[in-house]
Amino acid sequence: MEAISSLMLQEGWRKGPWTALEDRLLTEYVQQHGEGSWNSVAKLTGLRRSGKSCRLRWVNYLRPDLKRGKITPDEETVILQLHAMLGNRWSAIARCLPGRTDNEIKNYWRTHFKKARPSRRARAQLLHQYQLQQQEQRRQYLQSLHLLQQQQQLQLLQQQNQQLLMSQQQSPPEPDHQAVMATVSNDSLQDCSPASTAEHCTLPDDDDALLWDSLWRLVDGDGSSGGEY
DNA sequence: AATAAAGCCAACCGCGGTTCG
DNA sequence: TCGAACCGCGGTTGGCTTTAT
Repeated sequence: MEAISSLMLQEGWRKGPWTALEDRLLTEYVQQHGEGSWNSVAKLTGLRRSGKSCRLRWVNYLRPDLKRGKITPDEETVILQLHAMLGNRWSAIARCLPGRTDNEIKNYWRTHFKKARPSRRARAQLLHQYQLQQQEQRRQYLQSLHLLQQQQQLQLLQQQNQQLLMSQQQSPPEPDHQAVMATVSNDSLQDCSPASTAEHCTLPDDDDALLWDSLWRLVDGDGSSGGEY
């Protein structure tokens, strides 16, 4: 029974901008009962708003200790410093700025300091640029790996040839020079060609967040990206 | 003057932590 | 101990206002 009436209430919740009457009802409720028990606001005042909505309205708009007006340069400095230390912990930042809400600070940060998301076209260009750079880095890495392997195999061959010569001086020669050469198979090198490996190294399309995070670091060139998107 | 783009902010949503019966 | 209710937080959205073309 309780569940049913609760469900009916939920279906009747009002959403969207608050009216002056709703503000007044909520303010009166808080004056009488104090903050908290937000879910009982609807029951006691007849306000058709969820507890969550009531709390948000009170905290962000109706609270008497709220400071109205623009963020001052001093406050901006505090926001910047605290954000550098705390990251996106808006409520923690807001506690250090009396009269300002987490929502207000969050909005201020996003409009003033957050990197603007580039257009679709610009993003595509950046992505292409990023992929080309990744490909080139892999190519250079594999090339150096290839050279290293060749040097090692050359050394091995030289050692084996020396051993062979020494043993030939001591005993009759055996026809396994070719067998030694065969141990140096090109197969072991084939997979290292840049063209073939580039395919295996392509980035997963769905790992967008990670990709963009890397991309911003690349574009910024400082690695200090917040990676917020 | 019209309209598209950007700025701004209030409000909503989803999730995780805490409290309580 | 467990599950439901409550609360708070950060991220996102929608719509109004302002600015640029």
